[in-house]
Amino acid sequence: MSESVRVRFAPSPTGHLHIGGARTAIYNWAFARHHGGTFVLRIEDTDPERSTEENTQAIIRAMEWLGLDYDEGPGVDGPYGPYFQTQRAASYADALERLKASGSTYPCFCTSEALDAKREAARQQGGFAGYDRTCRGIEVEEAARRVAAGEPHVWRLKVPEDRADIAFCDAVRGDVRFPGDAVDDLVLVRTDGTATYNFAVAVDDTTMAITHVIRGDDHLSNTPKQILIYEALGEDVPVFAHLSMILGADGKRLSKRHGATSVEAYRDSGFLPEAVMNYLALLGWSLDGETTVFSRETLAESFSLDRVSRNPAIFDDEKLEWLNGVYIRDMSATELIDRIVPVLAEAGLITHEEAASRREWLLRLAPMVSERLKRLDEIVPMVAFLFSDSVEIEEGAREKVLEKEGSGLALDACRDALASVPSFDAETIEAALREVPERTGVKPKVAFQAVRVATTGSTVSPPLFESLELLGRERTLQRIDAARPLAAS
RNA sequence: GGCCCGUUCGUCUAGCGGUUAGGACACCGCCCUCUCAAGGCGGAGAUCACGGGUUCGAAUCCCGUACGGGCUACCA
Repeated sequence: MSESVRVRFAPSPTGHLHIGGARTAIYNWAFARHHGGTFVLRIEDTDPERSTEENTQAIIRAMEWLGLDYDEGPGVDGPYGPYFQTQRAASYADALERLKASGSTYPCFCTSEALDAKREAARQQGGFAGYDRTCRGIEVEEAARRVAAGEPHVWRLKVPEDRADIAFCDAVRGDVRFPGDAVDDLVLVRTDGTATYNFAVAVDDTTMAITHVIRGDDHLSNTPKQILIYEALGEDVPVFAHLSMILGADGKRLSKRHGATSVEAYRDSGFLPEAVMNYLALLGWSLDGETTVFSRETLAESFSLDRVSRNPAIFDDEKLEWLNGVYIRDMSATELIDRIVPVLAEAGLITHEEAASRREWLLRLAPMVSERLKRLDEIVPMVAFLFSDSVEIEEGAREKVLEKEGSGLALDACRDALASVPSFDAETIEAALREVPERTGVKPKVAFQAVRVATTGSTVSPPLFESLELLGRERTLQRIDAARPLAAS
C-alpha cells in the first residue's frame, strides 16, 4: 500500500471509449491516485481486424477529456514500455521460452477443424468441452522433431495434473474458487506465432509489474487461466478486483441499442467531464452512502475497492443530467461562457469573433441560464430569441396568452413604459413594468406573459426583465409592435 | 450442459446479527415566484428474489431454488 502500487487500464481499440470502459478507467485512476501509485494505459491492439489507430486516439482523447491522466502509456514513456501489445511480441516470445525451459508448455499439432469436431461431440454429451490433451502425450523428442520440421503447431499450457482448486481473494467479490480441473490446456501461442489474449495479458501484467488488476466482470472467469500462467512463469499473482457490468435501462448489457454509450457522445451532447466522472464513479461505488457530489480530488482521496458494489448497475440518464446541472450551476459566469460559446457557435448563433467582442453581454447572460440548464446544448433553444432580428410566436403561446383578455391593453402600456424608461437595464425595466398592472388593472401574470410571448415568442424563457435588457430597447419595441395585432383588445 | 458471479424503494446505493431499513435521482404536494427553472419544506415508494436452516434475534451467516450475467475459441 504505497508507491509500489501499479494498475493499468487496458482497452482494446476496436471502438470508442464506452461508458463501462470509462468507469473501469476511473476506478483504476482513482485507486492509483489514492495510493500514490502508477496508472498505466496499455493498448490491447492484438486484433488486427478491428483495431485502428483512430480508435486508439479517440480513447486517449476521451481519457484526457475526463481528466484521467496516466503515468505511463502511449506518448508517456516509462520503464515498462512499449505500451501497445502489438509491440511486445519479444516479451511474449521470451515468456514462451521460459515456459519451454521449465516444461510448462508443449506443442499441439491438432487442427482447429479436428478440435471443433471434438468440442462439439463433447458438448453434445454435456460434459466439459476442454482440450483432451491429445498432444500432451507426445514424446518430447518427437514433438521437437516435428516442430523443427515445420509442422504447424500451437503452444499450450501444461496445466499441472490434479491441480488443487484455484482460489483467490477478489478485492471486490471476496473469496472466489474454481475447481482445479476447470481450466484446460489453453493455447498460449497461435500457429502464426502470436500470443493469445490470456497469455498476453498475464505476461504484460507481470512484466509491467502490475500489482492490482481492476477490470470488468467479464474477465472473472479468465482469472484462473491467468493465475495458472503466472504460476507456470513463477511470477507473483497480482490482486484482482472485478467490477460488475453497466446495463441499459432495460437491464440488458449496455450496447448501441441504448443510444449514446461512448464518452464522446456524452461530451457532444453537452455533458461536463466532471459530471460524467462523478456519475460514473457513483455507479458501483459509494463514498459513504450519503455523498453524491464530489470532485475528482475527493474521489482520489476517498476511493477504496472495498466500497465497490458487487451488483450490476443500470445506467440512469436522468441522474446524470441532474448531476450535470449541479456542475453547471456551480460554474462561475466566465467558466460557463467559455463552455457555452462553442455550443452557440456550433449552432450558428454567434461567431467566436462576435463572442469575444460581446463578452460583457455574454457574462450578463450566464447567470440567467445557468440554473436552467441540465445540458450545455440546451442553451441553443433557450436563448435563440436573443440572436435574431425577429421572432416567430408559437402557436399555443398566441392562443393561451396573446388572445387572453387584457393582453393588448397591457402590451400598449408596457410599450409606452419601455419607450420612455430612462435607462434600459433590468432594474429600471422591472420598476417601469411593475406599474403597468396597477395602472391598467391587468393582472401582473397576464401582462408579463404577454410581453414575454411578444418578445421571445414563447411562454417559457429566461427571466423577463433581464431578457429585455439583453434584447435591447429597439428590438423589444419592434417585437411588441409586431405582436400587437395578434393580441386581444 | 459444466464452472463462476450477482439479486435492498422504478433507478443508483447505505447496511457488514438487534436500525421506525438511511441517502440520492425520478415522482407527488406545498412554499417562493413574471414563465420555466433553481431553492426550501413535506409525502408516497423496499413483506431486503424465493424456500429452508443457524441464532434469543438475520437484509446481514449457511444450504437450496428461481431469475439475470459471464467464461467454456488458435476473439479480446
